[in-house]
Amino acid sequence: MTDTEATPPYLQVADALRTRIATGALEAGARLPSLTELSDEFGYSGTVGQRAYALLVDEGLVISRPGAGHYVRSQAAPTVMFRRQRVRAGQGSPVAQLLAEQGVVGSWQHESGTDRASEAVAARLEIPVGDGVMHTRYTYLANGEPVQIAESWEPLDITGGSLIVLPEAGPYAGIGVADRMAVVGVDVGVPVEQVRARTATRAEAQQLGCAPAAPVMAIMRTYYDQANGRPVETADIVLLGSRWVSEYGHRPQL
Amino acid sequence: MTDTEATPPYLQVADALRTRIATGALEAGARLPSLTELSDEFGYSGTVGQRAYALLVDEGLVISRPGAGHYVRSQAAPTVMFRRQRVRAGQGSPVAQLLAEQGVVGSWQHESGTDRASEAVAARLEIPVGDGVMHTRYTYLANGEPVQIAESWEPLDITGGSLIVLPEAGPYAGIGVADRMAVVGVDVGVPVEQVRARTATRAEAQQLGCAPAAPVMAIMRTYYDQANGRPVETADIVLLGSRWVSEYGHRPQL
DNA sequence: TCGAATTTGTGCGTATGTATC
DNA sequence: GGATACATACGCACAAATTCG
Repeated sequence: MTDTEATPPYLQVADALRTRIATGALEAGARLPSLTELSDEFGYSGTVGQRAYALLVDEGLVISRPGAGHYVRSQAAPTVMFRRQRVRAGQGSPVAQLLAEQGVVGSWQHESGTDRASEAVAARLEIPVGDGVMHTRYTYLANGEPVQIAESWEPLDITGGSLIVLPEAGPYAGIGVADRMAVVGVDVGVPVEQVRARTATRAEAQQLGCAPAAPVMAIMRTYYDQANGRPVETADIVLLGSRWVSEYGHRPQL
Repeated sequence: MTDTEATPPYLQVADALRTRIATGALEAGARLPSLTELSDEFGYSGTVGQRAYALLVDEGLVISRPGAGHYVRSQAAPTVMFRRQRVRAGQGSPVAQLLAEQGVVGSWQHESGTDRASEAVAARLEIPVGDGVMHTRYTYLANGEPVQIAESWEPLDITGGSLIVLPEAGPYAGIGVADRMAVVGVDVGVPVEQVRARTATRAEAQQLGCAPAAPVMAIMRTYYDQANGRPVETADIVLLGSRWVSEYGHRPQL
């Protein structure tokens, strides 16, 4: 018996620091106690505080600067909101609209190119493996900081003969999938989205500038042609969990 | 100058192990190198490998068994799927229906009680602070393992005079919000959900039996009365990120 | 059944490189 | 440029758990 399950000191220290941050006793950017201060306060050696900080750094709550100290990471909370209602036509991409509404300077980078459908993409677009697709990578920035990365695929035989073949070039640049498809007479309606929460991969963490194990929201989105039910675009979207909230559905309109 | 931003050794080691897992070189359940083996292979002390493993454990990729070693966690990820279409009436709670479809033995625990609306709950239900609410906590289990926890609030003045006042007692136990509201003549339609990804709190991790920093999907759900637009139920739902995918929308029906 | 070897978990002291003043 | 404070990494030691002969 006697399985008291004593929590180790380094977890107690980490908890104490975590609550100080959560309660606001330590604001964003504030300097946390140094390791020697921690060891004085809690009575343990420096290693205990060291491990506690390692945990908080991995969780993304704290930033450590060698030689300087540990600092509360600016959470920059969920200021931005990701809605999924139908956007107004002719106002730019949905993300850009959204960012503008929030008073944020939004911009994005992209690169497009034709590619052959991999097994996964072919299954999602319901086309044969190896068929031509238009592949585009996006990186969205808010006030210069990357907040969202996306990768999209469209079957070439839908847009291939049109000016919109390149999603982000020509007269139809940056207007979003729904509007672009409307140009070729395709009504895409509301997409199907599968949402899951996971930790960022190392590559994503580097692109998004977040902690190596920061939680992200991974959305698999597919647009369908309302007329014949065919998939016309599918995308993998990765959002920084700390900065985005995705809203689905809307209140009944009276 | 010289801001080379060298990645710390423990991240390099963690990265190497991560790719070994991702590429399938190490299958699920396989044993990972011991700390002494790691220190031999990479040339760093055991502390480096220790911290690398700590990261992978927090990410949920690895399980550590003291005295035995580190093992690749069986991902078994997308076994369960969380859809959000309208469920069939009279078939039990949506979650129970879903689990049954997947061939999983589902069960749930709950406890209800009246409470006074906190500031946050009052705002979400659009009632005065301190008004009476029915507060229920749920824990859903799949094959005995907890996979989802939820907390819901309903204004008492909607269901107060009815048999359904206790969500999980009496003749209307376990039938889900939509059906229960239908009993008192309220059509709730499709709820509004706000999804975000974050790490589990310590309490949640204990309830869900997951790693202390495991990614979870936190959903804020609110049902509205279709007739007058009033909120009739709001809930905080926490899903284990590794086991649930939430789907929104549906393909066009031809 | 028991004991030895291995392995992880945890904490200590210390050397080293870096940042700050 | 020098002194101080700081984080990082390392080697080591002990405890607890597991495995295996």
